[in-house]
Amino acid sequence: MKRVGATEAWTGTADCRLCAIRGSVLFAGLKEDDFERFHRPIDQSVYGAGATIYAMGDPATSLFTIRSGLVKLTQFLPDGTQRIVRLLRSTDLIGLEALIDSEYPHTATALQPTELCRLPVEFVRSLSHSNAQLFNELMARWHKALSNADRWITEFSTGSSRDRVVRLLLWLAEARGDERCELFSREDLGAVLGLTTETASRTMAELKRQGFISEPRVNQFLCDMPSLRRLLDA
Amino acid sequence: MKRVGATEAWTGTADCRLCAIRGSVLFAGLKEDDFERFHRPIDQSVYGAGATIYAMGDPATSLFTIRSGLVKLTQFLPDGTQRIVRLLRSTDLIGLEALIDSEYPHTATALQPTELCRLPVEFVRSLSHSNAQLFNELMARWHKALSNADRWITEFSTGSSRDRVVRLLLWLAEARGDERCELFSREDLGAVLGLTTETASRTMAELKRQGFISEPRVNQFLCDMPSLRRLLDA
DNA sequence: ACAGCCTATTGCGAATTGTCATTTCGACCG
DNA sequence: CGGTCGAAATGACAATTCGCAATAGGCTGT
Repeated sequence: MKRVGATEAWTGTADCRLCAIRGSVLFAGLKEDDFERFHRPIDQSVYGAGATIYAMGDPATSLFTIRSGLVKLTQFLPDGTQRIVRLLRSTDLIGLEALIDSEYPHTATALQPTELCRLPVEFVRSLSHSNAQLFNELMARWHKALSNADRWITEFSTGSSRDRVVRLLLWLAEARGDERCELFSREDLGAVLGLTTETASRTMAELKRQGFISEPRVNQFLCDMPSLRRLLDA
Repeated sequence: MKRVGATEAWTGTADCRLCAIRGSVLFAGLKEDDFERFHRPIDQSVYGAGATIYAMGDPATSLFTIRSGLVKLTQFLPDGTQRIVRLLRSTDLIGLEALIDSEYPHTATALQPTELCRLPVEFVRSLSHSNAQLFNELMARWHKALSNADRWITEFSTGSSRDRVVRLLLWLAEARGDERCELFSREDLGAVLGLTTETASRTMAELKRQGFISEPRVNQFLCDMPSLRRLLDA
């Protein structure tokens, strides 16, 4: 396991009123007045690829908004096998579970250099009681997480290895809005799809040979979206 | 597909104040006063085994509390494959998504004769804005649904067919609190675990032969819990 | 009791995936 | 530039799962 850049660094306190992605984050619905009530500042930090944001079992004290980057949430079974249950990106929220659980149920790891804003759980909890907008936004976040999880089950855990890989490629590319997708290691690919590293590797290599995807830069793939979609019907 | 008893019948209006499972349902936190504000009565109905409660794509108008029985939520892929993404029981809530989506994202089907209370979505929505208890309860429900979904991914969609079947048996028995579990068809078993009907059947038959489970009554299994747990370590 | 129907079980060959070892490739470092 | 390291790709073989077909078993209605 490569640990290059497995670091965390505090990069200052955020001014939410000036946030570049404010329209898309949890606090989107808050008004200027609400921000006045922030007594404690919101910490911002950067995590290098491979850095652990929190580990399963850690006391759940914060939620995090992803400003940029890519984060995986991993869950472990008693026998040691692990499975990536979510991939999260800019404007997504991680650690929602902290609102209910006292410990994080997953391990959160940065897959790319990632900027986060740290939101203390008590802060979000109290604010949600007094602010209907935030309440609705939270509900929407739960809903999104749940429908993603459902998708994980039906799309990434069902069918042949090729189908799973193709569905993931399409999902990644669609989420970006173009034909490209930043990919991660074959090991993580396997952990997302419930396949071994070797099967993940073979499947990717096969798709490359057949011309469905190309790799202009390392770990950046170009997808022939229409052809890939057609693969799923057959 | 057997459709015996695929029926729905209205069985009256509920008086939540006298509800036998009131301590465990969504409205657990409501006070006597709150119930006074119910203008419209809450409908109760019974669904026979195999009956559809709602279908994917239907306008999402209601949430349902399960008073008794067993319900599956199924999701479909464009190519026709389907996967059961949740199993729900007494005191569980189905159709939470109606609070956000305008259409149900799953098909809900009764696996056993099932009694439901129907809660109009507008009713829950407005009540949740004025009642902090209900709000918290809703949040807890989202959380529970999500952690169940995560479990579905790591436990029921990962590993060998035998491991998956064993994990499901243990889960069903633990949820009941004893060593028994009411099971359903092999087809549904496969759809929960992402396996074919045949593989599900073979695995169950094998576990029976090896003495890990017995079937005193049709579709009711007795599990040798300690031995089953040991199987998962090996 | 018998026919009809549906589900569960089982056999068997094919296809897929896992497992382990080896080779290739690319990045980084001295 | 050669050497080193880790990840990706690949080969070879084993194990698992699938897919299809046949059989067995249970329940229903006549």
